[in-house]
Amino acid sequence: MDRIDEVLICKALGDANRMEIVKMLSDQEKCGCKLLEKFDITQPTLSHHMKILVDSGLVNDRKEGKWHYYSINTDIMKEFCGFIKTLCNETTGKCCKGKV
Amino acid sequence: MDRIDEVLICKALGDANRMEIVKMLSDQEKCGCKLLEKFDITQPTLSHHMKILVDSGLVNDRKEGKWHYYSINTDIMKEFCGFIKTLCNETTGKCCKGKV
DNA sequence: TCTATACATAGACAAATATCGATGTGAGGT
DNA sequence: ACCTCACATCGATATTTGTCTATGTATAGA
Repeated sequence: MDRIDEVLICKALGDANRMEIVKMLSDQEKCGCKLLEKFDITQPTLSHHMKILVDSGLVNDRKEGKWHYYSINTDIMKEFCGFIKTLCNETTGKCCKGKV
Repeated sequence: MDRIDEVLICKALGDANRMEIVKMLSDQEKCGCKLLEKFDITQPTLSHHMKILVDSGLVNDRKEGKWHYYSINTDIMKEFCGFIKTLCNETTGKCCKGKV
């Protein structure tokens, strides 16, 4: 079953521009050209970053006419969130204030 | 206030060896030489990885005699966990099954 | 059919990174 | 004092990565 690749996801989030993109998408779905406006990078560079984000599974790519609409893949993000939670299990406390 | 650097943390976790180290530490505190046994890398390489993990804030370094005991910094990991949760907020559902 | 827009691909390049061997340091033990 | 063990530091190097320019592709509108 297609489990998430945690390392790939962390690599995807391990770049300041891509992190910012994900933060923007967590607010709302956005098209590529709209994202491009917010960054001081060229279109091919954005395209490169979006490919990495989509390949990691974190981001969905929905095509509509000329535009590509990007959004957070919530299921994957939830799985990743759950994984991070498992990393802070210790005897003196639990992540998420006791609720696992 | 010393907020976490999410990108730095993701970079730290964006390497297969370091991810494995963190998984091992999430189980229990371990010393460097014990960690070294489990990987096919040299001691300087492990030292390099541990520095990155400690610098990110995710891992504590406790010195005792000749040994360095590494462990998860649970507060930082919890903060990071909370941050990831904010990334999967969307209208049709919340991360952590509705409990934030 | 021509043009403009949105995005992808190819190739190049500089910077960052993961790794190594060699060596330094500090703490115990004999 | 010497040796050993655990770990850090210092270059060196090969690979990965972020970025660019140039160009290709697909869609929509005139």
